[in-house]
Amino acid sequence: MPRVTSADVALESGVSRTTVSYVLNDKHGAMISADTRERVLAAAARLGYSPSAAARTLRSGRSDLVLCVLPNWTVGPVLDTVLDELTRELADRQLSVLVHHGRGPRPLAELWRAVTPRAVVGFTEFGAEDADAMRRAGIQVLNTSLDEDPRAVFAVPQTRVGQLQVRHLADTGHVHLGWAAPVEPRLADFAERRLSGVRAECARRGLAAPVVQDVDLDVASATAAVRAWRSAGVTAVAAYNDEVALAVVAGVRGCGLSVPGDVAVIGVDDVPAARLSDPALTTVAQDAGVQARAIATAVAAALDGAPAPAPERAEVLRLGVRGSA
Amino acid sequence: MPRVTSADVALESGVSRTTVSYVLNDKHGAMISADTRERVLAAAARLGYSPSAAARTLRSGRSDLVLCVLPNWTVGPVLDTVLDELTRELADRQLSVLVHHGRGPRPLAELWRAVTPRAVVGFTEFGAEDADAMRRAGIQVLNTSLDEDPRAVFAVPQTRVGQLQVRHLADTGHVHLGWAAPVEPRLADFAERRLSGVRAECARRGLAAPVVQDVDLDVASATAAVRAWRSAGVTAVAAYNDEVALAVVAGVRGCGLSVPGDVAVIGVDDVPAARLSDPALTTVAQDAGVQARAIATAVAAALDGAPAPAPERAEVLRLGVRGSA
DNA sequence: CTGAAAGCGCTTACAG
DNA sequence: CTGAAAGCGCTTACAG
Repeated sequence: MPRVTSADVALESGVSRTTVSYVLNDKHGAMISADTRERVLAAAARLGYSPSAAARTLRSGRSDLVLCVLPNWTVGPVLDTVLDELTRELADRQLSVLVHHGRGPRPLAELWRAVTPRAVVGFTEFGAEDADAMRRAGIQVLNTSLDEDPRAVFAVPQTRVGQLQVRHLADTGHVHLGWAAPVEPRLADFAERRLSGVRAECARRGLAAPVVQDVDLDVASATAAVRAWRSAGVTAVAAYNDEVALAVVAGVRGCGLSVPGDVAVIGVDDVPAARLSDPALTTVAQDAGVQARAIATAVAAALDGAPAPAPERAEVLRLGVRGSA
Repeated sequence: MPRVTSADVALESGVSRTTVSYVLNDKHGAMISADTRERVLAAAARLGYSPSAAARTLRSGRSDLVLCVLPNWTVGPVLDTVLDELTRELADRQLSVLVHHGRGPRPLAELWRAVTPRAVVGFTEFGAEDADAMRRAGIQVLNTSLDEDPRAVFAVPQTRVGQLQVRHLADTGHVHLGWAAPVEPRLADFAERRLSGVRAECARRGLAAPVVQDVDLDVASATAAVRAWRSAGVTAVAAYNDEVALAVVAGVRGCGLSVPGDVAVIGVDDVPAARLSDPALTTVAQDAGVQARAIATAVAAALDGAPAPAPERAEVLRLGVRGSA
């Protein structure tokens, strides 16, 4: 079945394509007779006409799309919420958000060329050549960064996450700290930042360097790690995130010990399960709403040609003290 | 800065736009002299040329995009994995997957018109008019459904999820069952199916109808629900999903009772936290990999004009028996 | 108030 | 082996 074009609508309603375009885009509204307008609208509906965005984009040189490029690992609840919020925020500005999962085998270039977005928001680092090529094509390129980076429009200070964990643990009297690393290699970038924050804060406070153990998401792995920490004199563990923290809690139990008496545990993210574990997990929460609004504001500013307002970066993080530490 | 076009490349390398197109698309490869080819490639690189997909799509009438439309609530780990896998699977066929979160305020029509995808995969029901309009525009429309639906390319049998939960609970001797409903209204569609499966299986086995309680993701709410179940004589609870199940476990603890001795609990999804809770959660796992491959196959088949092969639908579900029931 | 015409950037028969 | 030309569907000055 052939595509219905504006020419078909023009023919059907007995006017020119110009008039069809004017009516359908509400342009020069008053200058089209009500009668003509009716006729065009009716014809369009009858024919089931829908304009080709490819043609429209080609003509006008811009689309209404914002492309979010995600890292190649599973999103997780925080980023998930950020994307939902962002979609809502940008919809107010007539912009549609599209998300690409993982950079996969296909080069990023093919993707942004294929959608010609107004802006690309990177939740993962992409190459300088990619960024340059996009800018050359008139696309706004925004970066969300893992940490304080002057070029980033928004940064969750990952080192600060680690710092906050240590602060709480130290304030509650612990001096021998452990750090629970995730096994998934794709998390390495994040893990590194958080760990370096933990290290730095330990050093600043004159504590011993944290004892790092890999912790897989099962009881056996966690139990082994806890045994190792115990024999190193560790009394409190900061975990990469809540899931890992939950594993550590299970490991402590697996050793016949208890949280926080024998080993205190602190996570990151404040996932729903954190509230529900026994004991409830003390954790560093990230405010997804604040992140989403900051990014939305930055995107809007970039599109308006205005400089991005620097958001208060620290505000995103909040320590939630519960039973585990 | 003006866009670099193929005409610029042609000028720079002293050939026609035709030749540029042939070289860049590896068309008629052998028929272009190696020398010319070099020159064009060099010029393109020097100028930083990247073809306009809008023009290309307009010309050829097709893009390489597959659009996935998600429901307007947070994705969750299973769908998340499905999307990652799908992206990988379809990349092999030169297709890029784009995801739209939530249907939001902007009409779906604007979105698919703006990207002119080859196929749209709906993980949420969309209106018949939308579907028709897309088909008219030559887009393959695929539906993932909540349950057995002959028009859907893939269905996770949600009623079967409930059935499996009841089967296990009944087999382990329980006759008075409870069902833990999620509070989030946007989950209603899913919840309804799962509950109806639970109801049906209870009826089939001659058990009393399940006692339904709303359970929010906090201890207080869950504790109240558990109290209500206890006074109704319930000894086992099937939960909407693992998160709700974890809440129920916390609620049982909140009542000073124990799992599974006083109340058995079974969830759905097999999230990582399920393995780590105390006791570990018995749950109905959904195999995201199987789902992703089935959908990828269906998309590929639709694009080839072949009828979608009906996947074995039951295979996706697997009962994982652990400590909680 | 409405129409004829140009042009966005690309690809692909069709000629050489 | 390479080029001139048409056309994908749309919008928008520019004429009437």
